[in-house]
Amino acid sequence: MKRKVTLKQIAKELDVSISTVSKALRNSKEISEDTRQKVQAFAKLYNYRPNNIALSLKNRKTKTIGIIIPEIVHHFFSKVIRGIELVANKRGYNVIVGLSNESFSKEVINMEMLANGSIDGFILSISKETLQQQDYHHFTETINQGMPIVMFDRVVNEVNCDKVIVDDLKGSKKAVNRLVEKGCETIAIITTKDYVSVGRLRTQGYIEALEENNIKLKGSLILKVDDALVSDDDLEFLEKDIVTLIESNKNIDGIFAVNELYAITAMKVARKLGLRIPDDIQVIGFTDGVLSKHATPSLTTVSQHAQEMGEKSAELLINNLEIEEDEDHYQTVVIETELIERNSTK
Amino acid sequence: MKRKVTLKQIAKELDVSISTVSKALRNSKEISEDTRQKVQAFAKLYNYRPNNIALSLKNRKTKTIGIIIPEIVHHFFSKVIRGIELVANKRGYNVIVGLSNESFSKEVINMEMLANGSIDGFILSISKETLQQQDYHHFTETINQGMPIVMFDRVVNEVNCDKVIVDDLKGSKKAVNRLVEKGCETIAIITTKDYVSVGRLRTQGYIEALEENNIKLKGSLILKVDDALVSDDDLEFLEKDIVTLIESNKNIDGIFAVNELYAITAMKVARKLGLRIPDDIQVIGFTDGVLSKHATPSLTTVSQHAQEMGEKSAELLINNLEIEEDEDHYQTVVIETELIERNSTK
DNA sequence: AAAGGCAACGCAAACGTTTTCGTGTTGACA
DNA sequence: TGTCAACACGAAAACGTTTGCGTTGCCTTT
Repeated sequence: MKRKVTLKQIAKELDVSISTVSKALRNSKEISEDTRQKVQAFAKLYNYRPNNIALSLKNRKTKTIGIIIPEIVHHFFSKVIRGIELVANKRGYNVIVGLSNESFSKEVINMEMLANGSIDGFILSISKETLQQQDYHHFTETINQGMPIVMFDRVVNEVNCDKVIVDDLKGSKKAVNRLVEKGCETIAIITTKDYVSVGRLRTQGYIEALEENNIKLKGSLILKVDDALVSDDDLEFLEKDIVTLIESNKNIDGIFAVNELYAITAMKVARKLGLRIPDDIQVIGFTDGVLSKHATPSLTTVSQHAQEMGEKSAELLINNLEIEEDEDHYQTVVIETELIERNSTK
Repeated sequence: MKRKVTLKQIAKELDVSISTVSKALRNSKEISEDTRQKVQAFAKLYNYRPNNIALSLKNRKTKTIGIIIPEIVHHFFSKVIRGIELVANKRGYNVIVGLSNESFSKEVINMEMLANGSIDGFILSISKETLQQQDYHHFTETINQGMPIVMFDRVVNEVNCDKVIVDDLKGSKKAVNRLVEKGCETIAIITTKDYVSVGRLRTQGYIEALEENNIKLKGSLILKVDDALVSDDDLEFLEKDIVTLIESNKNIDGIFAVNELYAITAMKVARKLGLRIPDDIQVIGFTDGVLSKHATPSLTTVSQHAQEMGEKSAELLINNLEIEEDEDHYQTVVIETELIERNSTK
């Protein structure tokens, strides 16, 4: 087992000083052609690579980005990570990920773990618990210490930083409008409680779209799911709620769901109730997932371009890191949504 | 903006030496009660946190695990990451992820980027291209330099290290046996080319299960998909192949697919050809994904316990890192599969 | 009063780099 | 022969820690 070789060892072996070795390897013209060649040959032979940690300490930057997300087993988030990793790697950065698991304390702990020198900046999406508690001190403190943050998707006005969001309002208006175009007259929405900003915005888009189409809003058509009760493994409550929704509004002919799982579940429930899709009820979801693509019928959906969000977030952060003259002039980038039509609409 | 405070600054402020500060903070009994309190109070006030990079350099360990996987937008891999992150965090480690994107060179580059001091050890799953080229020098060299590796799922005999695998052979035998029990007599398999070890093993399990049930093996029932041609977005080739498979073997009444996507696609194609599931054809897949759970009909599947694989991998690696006396005695942990019955079988 | 002991603290090395600033040697030139 | 520049290299500081050991000053002991 040959351990990693250091400058010191090379220096000792070649009987020169450490600084000579360092300079020789970096092609400094202070060093004679002779010794340079000798050092480089030796370094190559022993496969010398500078120690990243030492470099980080010296340069006071790690070339590493910290990602904090609520959940990784999730298509949207993993696609965002892919996007981040793509441009990060291209620009010489690594990514280190922490999962908050939708918990406030885990979010705080994870950030503290990374904020002490391990990374140069954060890209994150806020956990639900944090959104509920509205406690954002860990974000502001981090920023105050000079560590930049880029928030994506789940953002919050109280924190002043770069943000990358989806145009949730416009996206859901697009979806509802399409349902109207396709002939729907009684359109329900399955959404989340309002503290999740994206849920609130999508609901608002639904409402505005109805108004613009002169369709009267009806409270019983709005199903706000308590997602504390709904996990990937336990859809019972969700299904019951949807059954109630459909049965108490027999004339529903369109459903807009703020995420993939709700949409798929709605289709499943509808079918169980003897309704055909898209003939009796048309359904549109909101998200990027695989479920939509491979469901039967495949689901018409509002794509969020998750990977692009990741890419953009990484670009924002790295630009911020590498260009000094920013003077906390933060921007919010809006990623346009795209309506992908499949077979759950006519 | 108040930058992070260092020992040196505290020392200067309190007019003591750096070492006194350090010792005071670590409750050394060399330091008087008085100064200790003073220092600790000051440190608390300024929210002092030791710099991780400096600690890493000093201790020659980073408390960070490097993960290299072929793809992150994939339920299996993201679940493994979740498992890794869970135990890593519990034991005070961070995880840094690199994506090989199934490419040999990206795998090598990513590993080199991390191997120079950034991490203490690797947990990885080999890219397809690497498996094809059978070039494993980057693994062996890394291990030779004293950096431990744990491989999971896609492993290789040529490299001597800890491994965590699924019992692919047994798992697929379970699946095929179940199909036989449920009355299937003509069972097809949809699998991958043999260089993917898990594909090969699952195919072998299929073959052995048929033998044990005295069912004659028929070459035309084995569909080896060239997954270079199949992406999540382009299932055309796959569908055509499956159409051919079913049409040239009209009596097929059971299909075993080595992954979720193949299984779902098989169901879709079968339905298009007018076959009912599970009445005419029963289908079992292999994997952990969401597709199986939410498909219609939901898919009976061999669960790999991906998260458990991640947890086990992390435990192996960290144990290896923290217990010195290992003496390259590597182990291979086999995670048992579990057959989850849903509605694609009778 | 001298010796010893202990409490409380500082020095310096070490981890592996990069880089600034010497310093010694050579050769050229007046 | 003396001066000076160019050349080639080394010493040391710095990044932020931890820690073994040396160094004070004071108190106890005989």
